[in-house]
Amino acid sequence: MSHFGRTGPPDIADTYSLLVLNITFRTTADDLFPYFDKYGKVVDIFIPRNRRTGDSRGFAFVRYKYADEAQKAVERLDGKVVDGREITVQFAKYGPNAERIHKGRIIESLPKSRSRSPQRRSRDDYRDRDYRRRSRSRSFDRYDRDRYGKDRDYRRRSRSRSASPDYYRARGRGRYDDERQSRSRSRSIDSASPARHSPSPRKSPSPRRSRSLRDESPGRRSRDRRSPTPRSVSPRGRPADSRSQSPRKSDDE
DNA sequence: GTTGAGCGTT
Repeated sequence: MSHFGRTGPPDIADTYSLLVLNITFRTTADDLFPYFDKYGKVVDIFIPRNRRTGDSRGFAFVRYKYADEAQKAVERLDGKVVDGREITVQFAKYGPNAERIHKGRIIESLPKSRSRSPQRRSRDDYRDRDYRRRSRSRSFDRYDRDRYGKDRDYRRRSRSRSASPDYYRARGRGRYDDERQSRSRSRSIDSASPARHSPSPRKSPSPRRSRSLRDESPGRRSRDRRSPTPRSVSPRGRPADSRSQSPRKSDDE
C-alpha cells in the first residue's frame, strides 16, 4: 500500500492525523514524507486510492506522534508547494473508524471498555461503504462529479431521463458504459433502431463466465477436465479423440 | 496521458 512498508494501520491511539489536500495525483507518501518528517516524527502516511483505477484521490493523511509537531507542520506546510501544487494541510476531522477526533487527536469512544463489538463493526463499516458505492452508486460521488463537472446542465438532462428507472439500473454498471449506451440509444432512435436489423442475436454470456472460472483455478480445472473421460474413450481406434491420446497436441494447446 | 472538492487503509 501507500505505507512505509507496513500493511494496515499502525497504532493510531497516540497519533495525530493530518489531512493533506490539494496534492497532485501522482504524489506518493514517500514524496510527502520528507516534507512532514522535517517538522516532527511522522508515524505513518496514508494516501487513499481509488479501488477501481488505483489512482490517488488527491489527498493524503499524515499521522504525527505529537500534537505540537503536527500543529507546526500544519502551519508550516499549509500552502507549501509540493510537486508544483499548493497543498493544504489541516487536522483530520473524521477518523478511519468514524471515531471522534479533536484537533487531529483520536478520541477513543471506549478506552477502558474491551468490548469486541465496536471493533468488528468498524471494519464492516468501511466495507459497507465500498459495497454500496459499487453496487448501488445511487448518489453522485466525487469521481462522478469530476467526470461531469459541476455543470448544472448535466443535472437537467439527468432529470429528463429520470422518468425511466431502467436508466439508473443500466448505469449501475459504470459511468463509462453509461455514456456509450446513452449515445447508442440516441443514434438508434435516429436510425430507426438498427439493432433489430442486426442478424446476430444475443449469444449466451457463457464465454466470459467460463473464462473466469478457468482463471480462478487453472491447475485444478485442467486436471478435472481430463479426468472424467479416461476410460470412456478407447485407447486407440478413435483418432478424432486424440486429445486424450496425443500429448503433443492436446496438452500444449 | 486528463480531472481538483474533499476526510482514510490490513
